[in-house]
Order: sequence, then structure tokens, then C-alpha cells
Amino acid sequence: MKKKVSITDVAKETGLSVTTVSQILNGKGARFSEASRKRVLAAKESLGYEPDLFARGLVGKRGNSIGVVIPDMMNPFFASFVVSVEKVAIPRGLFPQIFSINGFHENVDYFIRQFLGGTQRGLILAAPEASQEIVQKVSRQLNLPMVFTDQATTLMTGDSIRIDERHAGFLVADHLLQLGHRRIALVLPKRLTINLQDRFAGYQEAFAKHGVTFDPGMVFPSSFDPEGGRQAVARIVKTDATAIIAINDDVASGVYRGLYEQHKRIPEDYAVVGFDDVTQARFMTPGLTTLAQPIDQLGQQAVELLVAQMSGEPNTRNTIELPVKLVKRGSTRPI
Amino acid sequence: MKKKVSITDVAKETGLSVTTVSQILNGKGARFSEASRKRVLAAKESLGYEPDLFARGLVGKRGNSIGVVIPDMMNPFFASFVVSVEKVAIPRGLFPQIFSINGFHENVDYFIRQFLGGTQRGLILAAPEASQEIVQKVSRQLNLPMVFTDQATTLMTGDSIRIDERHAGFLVADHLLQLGHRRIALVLPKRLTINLQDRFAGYQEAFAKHGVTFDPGMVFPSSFDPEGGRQAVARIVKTDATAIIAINDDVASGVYRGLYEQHKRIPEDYAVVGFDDVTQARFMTPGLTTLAQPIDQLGQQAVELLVAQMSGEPNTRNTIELPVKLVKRGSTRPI
DNA sequence: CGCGATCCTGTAAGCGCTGTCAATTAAAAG
DNA sequence: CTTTTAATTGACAGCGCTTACAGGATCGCG
Repeated sequence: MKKKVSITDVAKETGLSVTTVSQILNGKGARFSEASRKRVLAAKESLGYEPDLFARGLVGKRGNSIGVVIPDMMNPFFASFVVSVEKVAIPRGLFPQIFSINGFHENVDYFIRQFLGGTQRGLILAAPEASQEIVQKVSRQLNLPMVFTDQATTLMTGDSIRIDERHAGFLVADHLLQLGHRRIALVLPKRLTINLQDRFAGYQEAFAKHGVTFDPGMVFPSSFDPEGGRQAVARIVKTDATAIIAINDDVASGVYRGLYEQHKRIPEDYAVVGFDDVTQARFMTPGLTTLAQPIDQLGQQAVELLVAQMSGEPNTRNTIELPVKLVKRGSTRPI
Repeated sequence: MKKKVSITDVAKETGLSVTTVSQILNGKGARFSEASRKRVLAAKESLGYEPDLFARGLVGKRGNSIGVVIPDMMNPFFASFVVSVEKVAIPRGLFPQIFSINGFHENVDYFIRQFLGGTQRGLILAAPEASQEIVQKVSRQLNLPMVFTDQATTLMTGDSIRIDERHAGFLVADHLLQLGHRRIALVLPKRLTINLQDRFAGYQEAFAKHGVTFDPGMVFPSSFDPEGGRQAVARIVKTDATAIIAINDDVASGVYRGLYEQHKRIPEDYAVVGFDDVTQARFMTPGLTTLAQPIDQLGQQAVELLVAQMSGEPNTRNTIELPVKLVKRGSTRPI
């Protein structure tokens, strides 16, 4: 059983005191003789010393990792989001630790205990389904810097960064409407989170603008994965729909599949549009028209807000709103 | 600035000693009066106490999280793998902590420091590009239980679990050959990791069996993402290939796209086969013929081997080999 | 040769928690 | 009413590390 070498071992080895070793290794204030410095470094190397993170964390330096909570890493949107966070956090010396719920509620409990346990220096919450619970429990006991990229709840502490969901929804529906589509199927989850409610309102707005009345019969509930989209299609083809709006690109890929199975062509028989503009959207055949979320900016701003909070800035409860745009590809065309 | 409430606060509140509180909260040996127990629980609740993980970790209970290192969470194969690990780890009270490299080498250094710092109770390494480095540095100083799901290097400590890459490669190529294809393009990364070398040997074996000589000119280097596949196609269409083998499903999706852009049909003009059988493979149009990795089993066995090691079983250096099978879908058909 | 300034290093005090073990008290037994 | 035995609880040490703060050299300069 290998024993972990501790700082005292290094001290003994070098004949210096623990303090000195610690100081040198942390590059702290007092300058030490070149000789000591070299000895310490050498010993660290030869002994293979690495500081115990628990001990160090206990003292006060709580480490440099920030938690990034996402609902599901199978969804490319969130995977990209994490990467975009890393892109700006890492250069700042902050290491994102991924907390993906993946459908396990035990995970949420566990995450909360971790956060409450002080393992993270800040939190980026991008998981509508859990944000609320996390915020409530965590912010009650700790004032951990937090940033949200969803609007799971309106009354939360911390900064939040969002897109204009309503406008986004409007753009999507308006695009289809402008192309002449009137019977538009909506593939949505059964329960609409706050942001989805906004988006939904955006659809309505577009309908109204074009003078078409919204038909609740055109709403097709679906899970948040391709299979949901695929199954929805089976019902959609029985209607007179000519266009399909999927809640996100992942679901849209299922819609593609469903349509394929029903021997329908895109965009000849059905126009389809997604949401998010994940990498895959560009690779689908035909390319998916979709509403592009500014993923990189989302990640970047989230980190920046977090850093601001960490450096003591008062919790201003900022809400930053990022612009969105519709990316037109081959999956839509005039009716 | 909210102050974190510590166990002493709870002790004061209840008038009991810190020890007692700790014992009760941890459900330890000695039985305590129902009264005390209640008081402690109540105080914990009202004060909102949650143990400091650093302090607890320092004492000896190093927490219950296991590290899962993957190269890239954008690749659905690894995302699924993580989920499959969670499925069996969580019920055992072990929480997988995801460490995804995502192309940031800083991450690897950071991860190593975490592991060396004792934050994890065990490691599941599924990142060929980093496993070697991690093992070397970590196992030199700590004997952390480790399990590999790749064969990045032959001489590593710890258990490993793999698929028969050679046979897998054979199945893929043999399938195409049996369908009558003779000119088969291979879309592979430039540098072949050990497992890919085996897979490659499997291709050769199949070629040999069917008496076709391997043409190095049919190898098209690609990155590990859809874009790589897409670009490879541009070159492939200039040859007389009739079939394409992609290194994985993700790349295959790029191949689909590339073919689409070149106005080629699948499987009429080109048969294509992938590797992994990620969820998406089923949703592509046409469905992708691919070699199914037993993802769930990989995850499950990895956890089981890890648990065995953690419970003190001698490091047996087991190597478990899992069966693979070819899943035929619409992307391949007789020439 | 003395005195402050300049360097370098060690002593000691915890951080919050758990485990060991002794101490206290209450209940049971003699 | 004293002695056992069991039921509860608390004192204390210490995990490995950092961080004041104090102490000892060394050096320059009057």
C-alpha cells in the first residue's frame, strides 16, 4: 500500500521546516534562498509530493473549480456549452467541473451536498429542471457566486444570462409563415418551463402577425430526445401540417427520421426547423434550418459574470440578454 | 457574507458535544437517546448545517466520488458511456465525477492534480490520449484503483476492459466484402492508437480472407468529428470506391453529409458503415450500419472491477473482453 | 563595534471533522 | 443501599496544510 507523501516528508527530506516548504511551493511573499528553493523543488520531484487537496481546501484555499450543472450531456447543446465555458474559464485559472444530471435525481442531491460542502468556488447553472432546487438549498446556506443561463425561476439570487426566447420563438414561426406555411406542427415537451413559455408566446405572436389562428391540435408532446421527435411525426403525418417546429435540434433529428420512415421528403413535403444550432444541425441532410443560440457567448458571459461575483462585486442580479438569429438551411423552403 | 455553519454551531445549539453530533449525523455505532437524536436533526435542519467536505475528506473518509475521464463529451459514445457508468455506480453509492478533456491539455494536468490530491476514490479511464500520462503520474505516487476501457498502453497497472477490436474490424470489413464491395475507403485518424491498430489489422484480415489486396491509397485521414468525415468524402468521390468505413458514427454522420453535398446516395452509390452504434446511428437517414459496442456493459463492468479493487482485492490486472456485433441498417446493401 | 535593516526560517495555532476511549449517569442486580 | 452492567455522552488527538508572527543570521553604515 503506497503511502501518500505529505509535506512533512518533504520537510524532513530537505531539512527545512514545513512552513518553508509550503511557502516555497506556493510562491509566497517572503523570498527564500535559491539553495532552499532548489532543494525543495528537487525533493518534491523525487518524492513525488503533491499537496492534499482536502487539507488545503480546509485551510481556506477552496480550490479553483467551478461547477457547471447541466441536465443532460447527451444533448449536444449542453456539451457545446460546457466547452464554451472551458474556453474562457481555463485561461483564468478556473476549472469547470461538470455536473450532469442525466436523468438521475440522486445526482441533484449529491451535487447539492457537494456545493454545500464547499467544494466549488462558484456555480453556473444551466439545468432548468434542477436550478430552482439547487438555488434554494444552496443560497440559503452559502452565498456561493452563481450564474444562470436559464430562467427556471424568476426570483433567484445571482446573475442570469438569457436569450430573448420570445423573439426567438417569433423568428422561427415567422420564418415558416413567411414561406407560406399555415398549418404548423409544434413538437414540444408536455410541461413548458418558463423559457419555453416565452418561446411559445413568440410563436403565437408570429401567428397573430400573419393572421393565422393558433390550433392547439397542432401541438405534439414529445420527450427531449430524438425518439420523441420520431414518434411525434407518426401523429403529425395524419394531419394537414406542412411544417414542423421542433423544440430543439436533437428532437429535430428524430423528426427527420420519422419523416424518412413515413417516406416524406424534407423540405418538399414538410419544412422543419429546430432550435439551438448545434454542430449536428449543419451535418444533417438536408441542413437544418434552426434558431442559433449564441453558445459561445453564453459560456463566455456566464464565466465573466461569475468571476465578477467571485471578486466580491455586489450581487447585482444582472440579467444579460443575448441576441439570437435564425440560420436558414435546406430544411425549409416556400410551400 | 453568509458564514458557513459548522458542526460546532450545531453542537452549541443542541448543547451536546461536537462528537455526539458527528456520531448521530453519521449514524455511527453507539446508540444515542431518541431525544438527542431529534434535537440534533432539528438543529441541523434549522441551522442548515451541511458537513464541510474538505474537513471530512481530510480525516479519512475521502468522499464517494469516482473519476471518469473521457476525451470529449461532444462525442455521443462517451456521453453514453458516462451514463452507463452512472447507472451502476449510483446505486452503489458511488458518484461519477466527469473529467472531460475536450481538447484542453490544461485539463489533463488539472485532473492529475485532483487525483493526486486525493479527491477521488477510484478512476475509470476511457481517454486513450491521456490515460497513459495519468496512469504513470498517478500510479507512481498513489495506488488509486483504476480501470481502463481502452488499451492505450499495454503495460499499465489496474484492470482493463476492452472489446475485441480486431474481430470488430474484421466484422465491419467482412460485411462490406460479402456484399460484394471491393474498393473500400477507410476514414481514419492519422495516428492510430493501439486499439485502432488492432481494428485496422481486423480490416486486413477480412481483405485477406476475400482475397482482395489492401490499397493504402484508400486510407483517408480525418479528425475525430463530423467535419473530418465530410472532408474525406470530397477526396473519396474522386476514387472508384463503392463503400466507406468511418472510424466512428460521429465521423460517419459527416460522411453522410459529404455524400449528400456531392449528390451521392446511400446506399445506392456508396455503402457506409460506422462504429460504436451511438443513439444517433439509428436516427440517421438511412439508418447507419455500424459495429455496436456494448456500451452498457462497458460501463457496468468498469464499475464492478473498480469496486472490486476498492474493496481491497489484489490488483489482479484482469482484462475482460466484451463481445461486439454488427448492426445492419439501411446504409449498406449488396453492390 | 553597535544598531537597525534585510533575509531567511521555524514555532504554533488552528481549519472542521471523525475515531478512540474514558467518563458520566441511569438502570439492574445483589 | 452498594455494586454491576449497560446506556449515553464528551475530551482529546490529529488528518495535512497554510498563515500570522516571532526569532536568528547577516550585512551595511555610522
